[in-house]
Amino acid sequence: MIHITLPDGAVRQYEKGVTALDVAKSISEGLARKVLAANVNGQVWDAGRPINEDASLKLLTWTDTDGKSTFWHSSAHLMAEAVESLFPGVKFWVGPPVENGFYYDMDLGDKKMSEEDLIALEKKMNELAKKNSTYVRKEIPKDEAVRYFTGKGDEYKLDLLGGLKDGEITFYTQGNFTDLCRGPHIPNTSFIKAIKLTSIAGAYWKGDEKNKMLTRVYGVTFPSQKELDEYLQMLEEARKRDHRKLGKELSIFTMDDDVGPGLPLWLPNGTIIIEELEKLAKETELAAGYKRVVTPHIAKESMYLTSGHLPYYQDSMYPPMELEGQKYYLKAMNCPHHHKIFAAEPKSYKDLPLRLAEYGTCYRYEQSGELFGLMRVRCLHMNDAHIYCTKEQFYEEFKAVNDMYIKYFKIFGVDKYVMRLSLHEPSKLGKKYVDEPELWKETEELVRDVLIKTNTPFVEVQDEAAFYGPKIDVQIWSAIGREFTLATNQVDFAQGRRFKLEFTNQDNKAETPLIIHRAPLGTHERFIGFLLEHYAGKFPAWLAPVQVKVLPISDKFLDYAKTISQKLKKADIRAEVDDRNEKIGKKIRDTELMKVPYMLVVGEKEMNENKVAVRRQGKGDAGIKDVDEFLKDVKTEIEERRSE
RNA sequence: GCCGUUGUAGCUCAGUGGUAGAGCACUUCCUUGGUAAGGAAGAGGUCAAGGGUUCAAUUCCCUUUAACGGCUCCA
Repeated sequence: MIHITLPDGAVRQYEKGVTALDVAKSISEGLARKVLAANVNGQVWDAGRPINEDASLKLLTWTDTDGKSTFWHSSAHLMAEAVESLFPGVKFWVGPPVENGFYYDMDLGDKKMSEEDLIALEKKMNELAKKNSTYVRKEIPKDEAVRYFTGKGDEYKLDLLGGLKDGEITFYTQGNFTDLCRGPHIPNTSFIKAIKLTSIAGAYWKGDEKNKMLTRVYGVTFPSQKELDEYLQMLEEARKRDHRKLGKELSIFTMDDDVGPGLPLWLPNGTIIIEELEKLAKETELAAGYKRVVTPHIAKESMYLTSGHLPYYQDSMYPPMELEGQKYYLKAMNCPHHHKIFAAEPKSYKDLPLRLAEYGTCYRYEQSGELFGLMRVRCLHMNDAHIYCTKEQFYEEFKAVNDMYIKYFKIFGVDKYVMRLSLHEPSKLGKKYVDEPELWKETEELVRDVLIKTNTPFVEVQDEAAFYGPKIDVQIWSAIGREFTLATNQVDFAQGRRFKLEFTNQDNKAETPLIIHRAPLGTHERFIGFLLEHYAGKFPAWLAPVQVKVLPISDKFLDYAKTISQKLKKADIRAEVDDRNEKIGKKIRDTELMKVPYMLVVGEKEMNENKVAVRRQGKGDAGIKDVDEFLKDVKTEIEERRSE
């Protein structure tokens, strides 16, 4: 007999060789029908795999992340079985579960797969799922596994086998499909009730662009049709929030083929948002002791050689233009220009910390396939600043930047983000990163210290640092789930020396300052793209391109409407009158769709009493108000940058 | 940059080997209407660009370009 400890602490006795499924059955048949896999002593196991010693056991169902992953991993195998039957001779690479489903990478030889094939594959998968095939686990000696895949001429699986040792190789078979796989898998294919193959894409073998491109098929499956329908519904909702769609609907920005890819044109509505953001940044930075500077959009090659950017980033800078025998580059970053401002006049320790801020316009030649609405562009306006400080001042300065993030995030109600401490990868010193192992260690420690002392939750990621130092990135996700860095706070111990930046310290010695690069509001492009999705286009009053729309019931009240709008405009409120010859219902509908925060309906009643009927976007009628009272309330809401 | 898909009116999208259509938006007229679409008429397109096949190409083929879904990349 062995002892099985359940999550609630209960200990039960079973025969040696009991399976998680047996345990589930001993609790309830209903539970047993839902068990997908099990967590045995912290490892995810097949529900049908015998347990031979005392163990802690957690049964995993669809509601557990590991249960879901197992379900999708098994679905990938089911898809592979379907692909093999429709595309004989296909060779498979790997087919893992991902956040929303699974994929399988495959080499189709000279065959091609089209979107229509996905329909046929789904049909085949449904057929195969109904066969109720068990996923059978089998441990295989390495030489036998090698023989098996050599016989199949499958170089991909042989490559995988190369990294495995005897004793850790298992095969899983369901129906006619056998795969080298660590597992675990769900008990049988009948659990998979709803199948949707979502897309077909290319993916480099082992993620390396020098390698062959394999065909990747993405899919998602569910234990019931209802859940699939809900998922598709959710995708539909997400698409409505997509900043590219909203940006067009709300006339925020546009792209034009003649201007060029990744070069957004900001329409008047978008420009209002830009100006509001800059106003916020200026106020905040002024209060935090920053000084504003302005720098050119281009600079000579020599400066980027000094900074060290050119060797690292030449490929993603616009190619140089030649003038008077000199090469000039469009700037891809503002730091070198700012360093030159630091260097323009001799500095004493009394001048530090020096904080130079600029909403700098940068150009980056991003790869064509990487462009994505406003989130990834080739022309960007960065909420940039560089802080030059002593080692002693570093902690306070770095912390102050972090505090500034938090202050901003509060204003915007940003709460779904992850702080990422991005560290260097020691093996890439001298290549991707400046070769200063000691400084890396030291500054990474400093930054981690700030996060820990301020109780900021964060994750650490290797090999994500800038070439000149570690950084803290704020990661966010777009409506359709793509990850982006929204804001960044970086340490730079390299450029100060490269530019020979110096200040005279208290001992009258020359010292190199530490530099902090920071962009709490990221770039206008990415930030506004993010805000569009974050607010689903419903900007708070202070950001809304039109803050108040006055809607006269009919032409008779047009003059009164204009009087009100004039009054609001005088108080710096962005007000407009809907003077179209339309019924009030139509005017309201159109204004609602444009997501204007306040509508003022005015007719006979309001005109006679010098009042307005207030309507709040998305919330409907908000009652009659005195004109002056409304003005005062809205003005306060705007000035306080309230979210509601 | 790589793999795949797509490109028709300002927007969303039908359609066809015999030189194009809807809804919304726009213009004009009628209507002056009280909280999410009043009615009528009109205007609007080198069917992404270039080349090829064909008596004839928006439609089929090739190239280019752009967007989209991924991969790679992201100071």
